[in-house]
Amino acid sequence: MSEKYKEILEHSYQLFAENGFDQTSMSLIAKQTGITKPAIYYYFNSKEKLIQTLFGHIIDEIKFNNFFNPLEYTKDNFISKLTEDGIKMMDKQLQDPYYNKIMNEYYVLSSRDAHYAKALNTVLHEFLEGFLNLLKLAQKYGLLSEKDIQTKAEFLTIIVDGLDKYSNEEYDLDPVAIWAFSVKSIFY
Amino acid sequence: MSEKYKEILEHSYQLFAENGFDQTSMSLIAKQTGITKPAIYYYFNSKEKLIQTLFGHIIDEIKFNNFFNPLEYTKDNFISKLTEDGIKMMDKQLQDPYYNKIMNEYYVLSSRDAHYAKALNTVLHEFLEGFLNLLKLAQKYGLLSEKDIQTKAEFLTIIVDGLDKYSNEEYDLDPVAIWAFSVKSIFY
DNA sequence: GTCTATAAGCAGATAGAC
DNA sequence: GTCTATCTGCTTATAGAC
Repeated sequence: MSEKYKEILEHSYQLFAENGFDQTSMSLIAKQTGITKPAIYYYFNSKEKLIQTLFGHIIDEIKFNNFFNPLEYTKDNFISKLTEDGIKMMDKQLQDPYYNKIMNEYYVLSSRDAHYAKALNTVLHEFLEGFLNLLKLAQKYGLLSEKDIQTKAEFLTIIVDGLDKYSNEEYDLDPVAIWAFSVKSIFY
Repeated sequence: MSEKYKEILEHSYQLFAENGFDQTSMSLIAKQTGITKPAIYYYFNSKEKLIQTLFGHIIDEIKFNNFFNPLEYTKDNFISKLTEDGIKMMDKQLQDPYYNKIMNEYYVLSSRDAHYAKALNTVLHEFLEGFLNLLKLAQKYGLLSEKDIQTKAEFLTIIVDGLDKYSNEEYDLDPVAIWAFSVKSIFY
C-alpha cells in the first residue's frame, strides 16, 4: 500500500474521532494530509468507502487474543493474570486518545447500518467466547464451579466494554478497582 | 407550552434517534411535523437550541430516583428488590425503541461539548450516589461489610449502563441474568 | 498521481407577506 | 404563527489538464 494511502487513513482516524464522520469533510482530511480533495478520491472511491476501510483496520486491533492469551494462564496465576490483562487492555486503549471517540462513532453507525452492526457483534462474540474458554480452563483447574459460566462470561464482556467507556479523566471512577472486584466476584 | 412546540420535540426525538443529528435536517423535522421549516425556527432559534432543549427533557427522565426508591428496601427484600428494580429499568428503556439510539447521539456529543459532558456526568454521579446510599442501607441491615462500598457502587453503575446498551434483540446476551449475578456478587 | 475548476445539491437560517 | 421565496455557504463528487 502506498504511503499517501496510509497517511490519509491516519488523518481520517484522528479527524473522525475529533469531529465525527459528518462534521469531517473530505476537504478537511485532504488539507490535514497536505493534498487536495481529488487526490483522496483517487485512493478511496467515496467517503463511505474511506470510513469502511478505516473500520476494517480498527476491528483487527481489538481482537480478544490481542489482550488475553489462555496459554499464559496457570492454576496459580489465574486470578492475578486475568486482573492484570484486563488492566493492560484498559491502559493500551487509554494511551490512544482517539480510540474511544472513534469507536463511539462506529457504534452509532452500527445502529443504522447492518454491515457495521454485524462486525461489532462479531467482536463482542469473540470476547464472549474468549472469556468462556478462559473460565472453562479455570474450571478445569478447580478454581470455579460449572455454574453460571455463560453468565459470568457475558458479565466480564460487559464490564470490559463499560470500563473502556469510563476509563478517562472526565470520569472519576476507579476502573482498575472495578475490574479487580469483578474478576474476584466470579471466583467465589 | 404550545402544542406545536411539543410536537416538534417529539418528532425530533424520533428522527434524531433514527438518523442522528447531522443526518436529520430541520426540513425533515418540519415535514414530519406537518409544518414548514421557518415555523420550527419560530419556536427554536437554531438547530443546536432544539437539540439542547430535547436533551434537557431526556435528562429529567433518567434520574436514579425514578427507578430506585430506598424507602422500599427492607432487610428481607433487599436483594430481590434491587434485582427487580434493575430489571424494571432495563424493561422501561427497552420499551422505547428510540431511547438507546438517541442517548448514543448525546453521548457522542458529550465527547466534544463540555455542556453535554457535564450533564451526563451529573446523571452518572446521581446513580453513583444512589447506589452508594443503597449499599450503606444494606450495610446498616447487616447484609454487607463496609469494605469496597465505593467500588461496589461504581461497579453497579457501570453494569446498569452497560446492560442498557446490550439490552436489545441484536445482541443475544442475557441482561437479566447478568444483572442478577452482579447484584448477588456484591453480597458475599 | 495530483492538481484547478466546477457541477449539483442540500444544509441552516432569514426576509417579509399574510 | 405560518407561509413562500431566497441567501449564503458548504458538501460530495467529477471532468479534464498536467
